[in-house]
Amino acid sequence: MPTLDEVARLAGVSRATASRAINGGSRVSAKAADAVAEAVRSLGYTPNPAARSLVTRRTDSVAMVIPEADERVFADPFFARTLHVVTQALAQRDLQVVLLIAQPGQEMQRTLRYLRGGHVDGAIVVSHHRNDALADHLAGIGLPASFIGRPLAGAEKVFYTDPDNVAGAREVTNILIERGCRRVGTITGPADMSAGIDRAAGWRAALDAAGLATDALVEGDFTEDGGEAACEILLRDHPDIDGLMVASDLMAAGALRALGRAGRRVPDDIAVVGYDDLGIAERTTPPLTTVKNPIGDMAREAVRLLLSQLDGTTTHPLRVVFAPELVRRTSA
Amino acid sequence: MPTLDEVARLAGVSRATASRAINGGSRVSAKAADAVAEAVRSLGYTPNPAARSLVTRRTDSVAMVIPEADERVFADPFFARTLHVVTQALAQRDLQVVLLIAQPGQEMQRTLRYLRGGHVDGAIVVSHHRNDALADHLAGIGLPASFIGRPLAGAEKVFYTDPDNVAGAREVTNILIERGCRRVGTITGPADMSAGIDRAAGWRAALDAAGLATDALVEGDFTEDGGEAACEILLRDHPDIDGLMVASDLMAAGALRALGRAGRRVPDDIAVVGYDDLGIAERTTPPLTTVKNPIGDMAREAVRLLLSQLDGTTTHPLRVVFAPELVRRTSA
DNA sequence: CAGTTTTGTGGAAGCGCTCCCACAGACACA
DNA sequence: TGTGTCTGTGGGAGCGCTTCCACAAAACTG
Repeated sequence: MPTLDEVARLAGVSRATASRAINGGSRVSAKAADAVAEAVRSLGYTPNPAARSLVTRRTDSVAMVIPEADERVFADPFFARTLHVVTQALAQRDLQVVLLIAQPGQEMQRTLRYLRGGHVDGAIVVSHHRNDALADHLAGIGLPASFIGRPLAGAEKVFYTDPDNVAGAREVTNILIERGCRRVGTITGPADMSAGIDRAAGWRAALDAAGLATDALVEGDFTEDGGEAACEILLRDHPDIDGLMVASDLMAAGALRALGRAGRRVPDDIAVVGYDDLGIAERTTPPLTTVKNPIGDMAREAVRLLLSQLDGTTTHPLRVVFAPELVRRTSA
Repeated sequence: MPTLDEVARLAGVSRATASRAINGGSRVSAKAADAVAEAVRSLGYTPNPAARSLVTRRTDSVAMVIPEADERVFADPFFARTLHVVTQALAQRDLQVVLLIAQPGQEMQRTLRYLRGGHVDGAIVVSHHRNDALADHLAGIGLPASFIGRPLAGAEKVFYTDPDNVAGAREVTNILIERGCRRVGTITGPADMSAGIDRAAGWRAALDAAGLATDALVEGDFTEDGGEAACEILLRDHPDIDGLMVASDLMAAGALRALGRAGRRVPDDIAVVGYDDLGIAERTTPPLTTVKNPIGDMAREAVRLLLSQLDGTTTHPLRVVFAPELVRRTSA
């Protein structure tokens, strides 16, 4: 492996000049810059990242932390989209993404050790739960971090972006109410995630405002099978429901299966709305009326928030909340 | 951030002794080891990975390279399982996995630069295509690498594990022949991947041996939608087929949808077999007769092959081929 | 044209760590 | 008592890079 020294020697300049030429090139004559570039090419030189980060105290890489079981990570399009956008946005600054998938427990300990160890310059956290306490941990470590989705614990200490889940759920539930549903159930997300709690709160707010009952609630887990199972429980305990607000499209797809098996026609017997609009909602039968979860925008914004920390521009925790947008299809 | 120097000072030993105590601890007295451990604890010391790898010339991390579009990576359970097993196996040696998802083009250039740059000690490559030429590139770089699935180009230069796809496809096609199918079609994988080519070869071998025609072939892309589309073409061009060998269960699931829409009963009108058995095969209607793709074993073996390179145990490229195993369900 | 600023350059320090090597002391054996 | 082995220790070099600083030369000032 060629070193900077060899490049400098071949180019006929000092190591300092070669280094300057390679990084940005300010305060370097055109002649020297050319000579260095030529030497780099002919030697096939690549800077040693360890040596570089030893002195710069940067690693030029950022962790994307997903505290979930890998089955779920790979089954939910949410993560694919988010990872894609984050990777793209960071690539523009030549930052490499290191994906850390770790469910609570021993793996999480490894992950925290990794984050504390200085392997990365910062972290983007997504799909966090109350118990993982990642906001507290990261704030404790002092690692620049940016959360996608409001953390339930320690939110005041960290930067985050969040969709206005309460408003979104309220509005989409109102669609059900306006079309005449009088017995509206919900399948919520996990109660240890802000998206789960907030969407349930929005559903409740809409029903309260309309003077309707809010007892037909079953907790789901943001998986398709979980949605199906929750729907069965709902049908058993509340056979009279004529409207259903499901906290994610993936769960709604499962719920539609259960409704189909139970012989309920959608939307005639029961109107259904979902949440997310990440592609699945278009492909279910019938296609889902849902709320757009602007994860592309959120991911981009989360990257921006992280970069502002890395650049030292912003020091005080910022939050950015995105307004919901309804998408009407035929399920309600 | 505390340094080794501070740890050593607090423990009352030299930096050399502290370093020895932290790494393994051979040739260190129990007293010194305890003092260092206590100092590490009280200071919350973590070794600086950059400084360490500058001298050890190791990074203790390994790349998992997936040259695919991220949609496909996240839609196919194959990757989730593989990543899971690889991560677990490497964690036992305290090696961190860095996931690199890069489709051909500019992203791939970035990825190769990253691999060349010495960021990782080795690479596990999965789902490679002929055109990405990863085997040649990695052999050229001289980076220890281990492929899951035989590379189409440069296979002689690298370590790899491979299922015996030809044998597997032949045997599962024989199931169709034995149950009386006389017009057997196939939906293949991509023609630029060994799994695509070999499974088609096995299908052809079985039909040739039985003296049956081998013209009902349509190329698929290992996605569910691709399988559905391919099946429609097959039904249009060869409406008389009574048997279908699909090169992956995911594509077979798509094919079943198309068959259902065309009013063909499975297995009565047309018997169908798949490939992989990664969970999907159990959940289709009807459940698929398929071939088990031992990706857990393959991934573990690939890690072993990689570690043998990192340890310097083996220098000459090795290959490990896994025998197929039929799984009979009701689709054929 | 002397004085000032700007530009380009190289010497050298130092980032935090591992590991080679020399060495002191403990112990064993003849 | 001398010789040899083994154990534990610390000094110090050096991994490859960036960056501070001093300095010379060139380019501007009035």
